[in-house]
Order: sequence, then C-alpha cells, then structure tokens
Amino acid sequence: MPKISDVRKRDAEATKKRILLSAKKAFAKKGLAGARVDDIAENASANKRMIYHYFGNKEALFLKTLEDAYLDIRLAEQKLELDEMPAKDALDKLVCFTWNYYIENPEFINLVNSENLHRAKHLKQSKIINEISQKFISMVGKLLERGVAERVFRDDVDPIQLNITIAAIGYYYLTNRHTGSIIYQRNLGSKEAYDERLEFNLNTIRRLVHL
Amino acid sequence: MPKISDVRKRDAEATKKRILLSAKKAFAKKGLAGARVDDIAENASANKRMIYHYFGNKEALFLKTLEDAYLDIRLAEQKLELDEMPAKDALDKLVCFTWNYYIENPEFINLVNSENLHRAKHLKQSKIINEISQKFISMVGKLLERGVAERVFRDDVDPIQLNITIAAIGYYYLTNRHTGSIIYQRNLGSKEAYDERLEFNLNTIRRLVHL
DNA sequence: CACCTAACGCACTAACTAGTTACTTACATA
DNA sequence: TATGTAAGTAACTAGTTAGTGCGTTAGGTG
Repeated sequence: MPKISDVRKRDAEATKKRILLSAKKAFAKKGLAGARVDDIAENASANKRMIYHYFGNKEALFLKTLEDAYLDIRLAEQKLELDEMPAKDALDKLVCFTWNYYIENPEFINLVNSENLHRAKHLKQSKIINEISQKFISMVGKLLERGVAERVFRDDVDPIQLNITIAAIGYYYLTNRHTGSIIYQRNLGSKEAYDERLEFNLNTIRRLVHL
Repeated sequence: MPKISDVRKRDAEATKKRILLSAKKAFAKKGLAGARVDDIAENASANKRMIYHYFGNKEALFLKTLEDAYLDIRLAEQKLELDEMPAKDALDKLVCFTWNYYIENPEFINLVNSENLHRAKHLKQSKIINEISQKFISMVGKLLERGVAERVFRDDVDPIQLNITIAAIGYYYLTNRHTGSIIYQRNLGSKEAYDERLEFNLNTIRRLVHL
C-alpha cells in the first residue's frame, strides 16, 4: 500500500484535475477558439493524448470546465446561509458575495462569456446544469418573500430580474474594466475603485428592493 | 465621367466598407481568434489581399472595426438631445436608448467583449478613442446636475458609476441571455422578456437616482 | 491616347493545430 | 511474482490559417 506522501507516477484523478485546472486558465484567458490544446496539456504537465483519453475532444473539455465552474459558484452560494439573518442583511451579503466571488475567481466570468459567444451550445448539452441551478433560483425567491413578510422589502420585485441585476452590476464592471478604463479615462481596476463600486452596487440594490 | 448609377468595378471606399461590415459580423460572431480572414474576405466579395492592403493585418482590422463601433454608438448618443426635456424624462430616454441600441446593433456588445478578453490591448493603441469618449462622459454628468437643480435627483450619485450601471443592466442581460435562459429555465430572448427587462431596468435606475 | 498609379486577383508558403496511431510502462491484483 | 489493464508517451497527419510575392487591369490625368 503506497504512503500518501508518495509521489505517485500514475494517478488518473490527479492528472484529470491538472488538465481541468490548466483548461480553466487557458479557456478563461483566450476563449474557446484562442486556447490551444497543446498549451493546456503542457501547462498541466500531461501528455496531450490524455486530454483526448479523459475528455474526448476540445469542446467536451470546455463543457466540463464550464460545468465545474458553475458547480463551484453554486456550492459557494449554498454555504451563505442567508436564512440565518434579517432579510436586509441577507440581501447585502448576497450582493457582496457575488462581487467577491467574481473577483476571487476571475476565470468564471470569462468562461461564461465564451459560452455565450457560442450561444450556450455546449451548456445546452449538459446533463447536470439543471439540477445545479434549482436551489439557486429559489434562494433569492425565498429571501424576497421573507423581506416582504418582515415589511422591509417591496412586494413587486421579480426574483429572477433581481438576481440578474445583482450579477449584472458586478459582472459587467469587472469584464469591461479594461475598455472601461480607457473610455472613462479612470483606472477601474484598482483596489480603491473596486471598493467604491461595491458600495455603489449595494446602494443600487437596496434602493431597488427596500421599502 | 462615370454616371452615379454605374456599378464601379474599382472603388476603394466601397471595398473598404464591405470588408469592415463583413469583419464586424465575423468578429462579433466568432471573436478575434475564432474569426477567419478568408471568410471575412469572401463575405465582403473582396480578395483577401485587399484586407492586408487596406488594413495591414487581422488585428489592425479588428481595431478599426472596434473604433467604428464606438464611433457609431457615440454618434447616436449625441443625437439624443437630452437637454431639451425634463431631467427625469432624459434619464428614462437614456436608459431606453442604451437598451435599444444594444438590441439593434448586436455586434457592439460582442466586439467589446472580445476586446476585453484581450484586456483592451488594441483599444489602448487607438488614437481616436479618447476624443470620441469626451462628450459622452460629460453628458450624464450634465444630466445629473440638471436633475439635482430641478430637485428631482439625489445629489450623491456618481455619474460614471451611474453610466456603468445603465450599461450593465442591459448589456449583461443581453450577452448572457443564452446561458441565462438555461440557468433560470426561462426564455430570456423573447420579445416579451425584452419588454419586461426594459421596464425593470427603468425602475432600477429611477429608484437609484430619483429623490 | 499613352502612361502611371492604385485596385484587384491568383497561387503559394510556412507555421500551426486538433486529433490519432502505435507503442511503452507502472502497478493492483490473483 | 506473473499478468492484464489502464496510465502515459512520442511522433505523426491532414487540414487549416495568417500572411505574401508577383502579376494583371481599370481608369483618372497630362
């Protein structure tokens, strides 16, 4: 029996993980068309043949990468435990979480952008994405209902539109900060700019939802 | 002297325009890496050699395409004449314009996304983008000031953050409507969904800005 | 009408790129 | 310790792709 500390020379799971991590970085940085299978293999310290062995082809690897990215964010969301606090605080927490997740996981937004360029043709084939999304959709719905019951939220806010809006005001700022910094002639990518934006976003959502 | 109705067999300006239109479509649909120079030439009914003759290389063509896209939207914005109406109406008009422009010019958001994937490295080299952006930045600033003077707007709203937000809530919805329709299990791309989103966005901005 | 410039076209290349063929080797298990 | 299976490798291929060399031709100008 091999010790855990042993450097295993053959380890399918470890190799798969290295390939997926490398793929996430490559697809996020260059997009599906721009990423190179050879580069992904090399940065994973794996042979290119292994990519085809484990994942089939480039597009299937892309789909797996994308599914994992959605899996990760939904898992993180479920750990928020928004039910444990007053509705107003829970709403703030959701806005902050969304913003911070995008910053700490910069690959996510680029992967999603890539998939939308392809009109979600890969995600449409996914067999796991629906069940992943279920809990997430109801989360904001429940939060809104609770806020209405607590008499602190308006009762006319559509939960899906709200969800999209919370994502939008963070996501758009971050993906477009490069062109934005040129257009607005202001560095949108600094720590201070990020803090300022989060504060603005909190106010935007509060004014939208609070009574 | 050739008649205007004559189909000119040699017309540099017309050829350039056809190439740029074809490039806009191709880059928007497939991204910079995914678009093919041969396809762009063919769809422009031009010889590939002409692309290199007029624009230099693929990336220079991309920059020109992008510059033209920004030129077009800024030109359209300037025709809004927001000064001619009450501040509240002007704000609504700006939100509607932004939304409708994205819908009617679907290439714009995809071109901008592509450029941001490349961290704006092409736009940074642009010599015209700064002067294009000047008037645009001051437009929302003036509108906000006027609304404050009319005692209908809050006086603590940053014009650039507001501008980004108005763009964000439309832009994000539209670029991500493909994955969004899967995640939220609701068709976000129908005419009805579009109308509903515009109404929601108007409320979001009104509640953010109005007193 | 001759001339010259710029528009245009053909055919090519060198480098790249997703995917494959055919092989070797580590290791869990009997 | 023998062995079958799965992990891993190297070298290759067929097709693609951005970019070019060089020749042709339209048409405005002197």
